[in-house]
Amino acid sequence: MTPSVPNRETTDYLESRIRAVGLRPTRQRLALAGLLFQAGHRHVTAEKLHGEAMKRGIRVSLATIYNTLHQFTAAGLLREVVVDTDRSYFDTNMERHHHFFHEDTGLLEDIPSSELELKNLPPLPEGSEISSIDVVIRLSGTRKLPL
Amino acid sequence: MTPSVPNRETTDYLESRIRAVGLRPTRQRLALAGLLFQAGHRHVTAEKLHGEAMKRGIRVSLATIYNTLHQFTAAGLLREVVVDTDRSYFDTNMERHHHFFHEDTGLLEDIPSSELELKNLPPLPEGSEISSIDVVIRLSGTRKLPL
DNA sequence: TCAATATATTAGAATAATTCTAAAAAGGCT
DNA sequence: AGCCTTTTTAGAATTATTCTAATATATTGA
Repeated sequence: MTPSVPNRETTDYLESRIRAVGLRPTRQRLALAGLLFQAGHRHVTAEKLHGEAMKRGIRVSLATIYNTLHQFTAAGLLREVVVDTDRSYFDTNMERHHHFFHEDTGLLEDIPSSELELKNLPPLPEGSEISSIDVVIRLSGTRKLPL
Repeated sequence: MTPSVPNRETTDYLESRIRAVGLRPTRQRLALAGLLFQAGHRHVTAEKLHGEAMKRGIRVSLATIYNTLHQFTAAGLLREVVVDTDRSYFDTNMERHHHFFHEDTGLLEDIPSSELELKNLPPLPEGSEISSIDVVIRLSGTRKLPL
């Protein structure tokens, strides 16, 4: 049946996810959701996502990339990870987890939550509550083989 | 003797710290070191430090603030803490420790290292080594009294 | 102490990521 | 279809930071 319609199911899935958070499934948002959510967990910057979209012939302005990343974040589809003062990173993995950050390449990588635990959390300052706990293990490259 | 020379000892201390890392103890660097290192541990942004300097009548350009913060960081007198994409924070506490970040006020606060521990660090990706481990507990304000 | 040399400071221009603006386009409802 | 709302967008604006190249200050050695 309708053998020439590609990825119907997938598109429906993206559309419903977008609708579910109260946003209109526009061409741009569907395309970006495709890039973000169809290939496992990802870490993107605005510029990189824009580049990818261009490469695939999706016409989206950079302003829309920023709008969409922020709307998705506000909607709980993405989370922002602060690791670099120059660039914002967005993570599609919403489970509780932490990150490796390769300082030389700018690559950001998930650490599965199970592997790392925090012990002995200190008492919080009066009148505040935890919004999130972010652990970043910064890595520097090392030559592969000893000199 | 020389009763009217104020803080001789302190100034000497700052001067020797600056010299010790191979920098010339200029008027600006001495003044900034004074603000940074004479009142316990601090967290500053370039803009805030510049504001403080102005308030005390120290004439320093913002460019010099940036130069100095980076030189002090490279020299191991300061450490940069990445908690905000919009602003760089510098911490005068060089011991191993982590941070509370008050998202509403932008206040950054040390967590003494002893209180918080990390268990079960994951294996590192091949060919990398740890440059630092940064833990940030982000806090949101709460009304002081329950409604 | 003073000149010669190296290093610092600075104003202002330049840069780069991000946000804003307001006008045109697309989505959704009846 | 037609109307109203939400989106997209180009380009201007903003903001933190860096760069530039000209001037000033620190250091060294005679």
